[in-house]
Amino acid sequence: MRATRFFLSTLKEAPSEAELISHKLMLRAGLIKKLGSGLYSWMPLGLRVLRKVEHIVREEMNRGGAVELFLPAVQPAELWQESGRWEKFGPQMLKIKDRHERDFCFGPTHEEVITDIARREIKSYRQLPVHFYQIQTKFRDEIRPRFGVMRAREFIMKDGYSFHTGFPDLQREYRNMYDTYTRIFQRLGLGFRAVAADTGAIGGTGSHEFHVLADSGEDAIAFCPTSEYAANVELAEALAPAAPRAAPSVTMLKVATPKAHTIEDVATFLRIPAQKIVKTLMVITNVGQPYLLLLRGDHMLNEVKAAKRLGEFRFASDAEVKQHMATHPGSIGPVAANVPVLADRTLKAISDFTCGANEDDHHFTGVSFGRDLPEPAEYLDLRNVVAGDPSPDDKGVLDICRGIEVGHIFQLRTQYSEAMSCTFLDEAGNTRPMEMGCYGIGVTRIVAAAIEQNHDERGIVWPLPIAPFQIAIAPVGYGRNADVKAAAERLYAELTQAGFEVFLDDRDERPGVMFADLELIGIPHRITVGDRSLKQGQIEYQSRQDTKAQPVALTAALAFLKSNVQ
RNA sequence: CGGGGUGUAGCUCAGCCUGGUAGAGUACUGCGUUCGGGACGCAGGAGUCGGAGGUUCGAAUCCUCUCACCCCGACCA
Repeated sequence: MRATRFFLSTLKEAPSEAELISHKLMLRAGLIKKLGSGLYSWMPLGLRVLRKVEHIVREEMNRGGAVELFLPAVQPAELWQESGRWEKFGPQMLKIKDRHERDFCFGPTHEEVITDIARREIKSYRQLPVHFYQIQTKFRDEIRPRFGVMRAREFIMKDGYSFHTGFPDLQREYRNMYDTYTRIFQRLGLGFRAVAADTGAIGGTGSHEFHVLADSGEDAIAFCPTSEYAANVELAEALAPAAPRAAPSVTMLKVATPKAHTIEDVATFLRIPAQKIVKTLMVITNVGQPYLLLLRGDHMLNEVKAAKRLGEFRFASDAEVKQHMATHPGSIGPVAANVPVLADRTLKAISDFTCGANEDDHHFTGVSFGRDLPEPAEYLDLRNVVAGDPSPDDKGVLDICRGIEVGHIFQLRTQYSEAMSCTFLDEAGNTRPMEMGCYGIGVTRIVAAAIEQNHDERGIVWPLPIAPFQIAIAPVGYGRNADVKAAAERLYAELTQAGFEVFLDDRDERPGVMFADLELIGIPHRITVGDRSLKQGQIEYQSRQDTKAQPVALTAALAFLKSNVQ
């Protein structure tokens, strides 16, 4: 491709809306243009990357035995009403009406449509198993789209759905997809980790997420450096404390803590560590039942874990806290509370703690369960694990890193097939619901994640498998030096002929401009053709990761690139 | 949903407080000089100052409404 025939739209300065480095670089390199909140146009350069990602995903899915199809983006409401998700999916689903006032949605996912196909098309165990997948545009009306295509409303996803006669075969396919995904992310050239995951709103049992590791990732991953254990923090179990509780050693006292309303305030004011404070959160379930949740001061509530016990819940408003506890949220505590109390099980091992006194600007110190207040109704795992916690597999100590979720595989079991009567006849002639698996990859998100993981101060550093071009040729003096032009053209023809994807910068720009652009857009290999080295029969080669160029004989250039570009 | 902020040229922003007829850098066009890390000079094109209404002789600037976008929060005990 020639620069003069292509379309580059690089920017020196990033638009002010971009915060995340990958978002800035995607805008500066001209990969994408924003159309509206969470809506992006893919420019020619970005599209080349996107297509490469799609290609790798497609090849490996096919290799794994899945078959591609293509489903409508717009889906009738009836299917979603049948599965019960028309209401349940909530405001994330973009609902639309046609001219006859009939309800549709722009598909946020495709379980309903694929299950409908399966139940119409598959009648016999002889047709199973089958795994359908597609690469499709989805729309999810995010509360707050951000980070460019990382969390956009419209995005491209590879979604696959498998159908089986029984659970063992679903498990086989699940492992097959685990391996397929591993191959996909390896081929994409990304640093990633597969982690055990919560199944979230889509439902089902077994589930793994695939994360591209990056400090800016939105998800926290708990992993054990000395074992295989890795899980999303949402799921990672905080083990019950091993040590028994020490006997109370001090008596309970009410102390004034003026204006100290956070754990940090109280810890600073009373000069005690946050571990000696118990924080009290008030939540309301969706049936209106209030609960107090107790956590050690330095721990964070894990809402996924809490929801397993409470069902859907929300935090109480200040007014509700006042109504039940007679004080504001910053001073509530479990002593003499008339609301049911659930405690994180870390508190089983704590005595002599500090907590809110249910009186404005006061806390109790020296509090112990069993003496100053009853034991909580239940001790549960309610908190996020933190670095240093024992690994749930008991083979070491957890550490925390951050990741960008780019893939997710689920065992859906029969949740959808039962709701939508997706059945088949087994060998004995019995009607049985199909076992289902579901497998997703965020194709557009992968592009952003790849940049997040591979960039430097000059721009993007594409992994070769997804680079928009493999080799850039930068002729210095293209328009005024016939030898340079001829050599660059010859090289361009030769390398293209050899099967490389070559970008010839024939814009006749000054070298600084060319180098800056080529580095910003991240082409992995660069050849500079200039008068100086050409006189000695040489060109210069520099990889995107090198700090300086090396001379290569013009006659040896093709062979050199053949052995270096891989 | 709550809080904060921003809308002025393709991009980055100044001007607004204190009302007086639209600016800079960059990008773009032309000419010339330059030519191995985002060149320089001269000339030029480009903005309904997000939109509507109001106050005023006069509004980018003040007031009201509205739209869009961005950031933070939704873990506060």
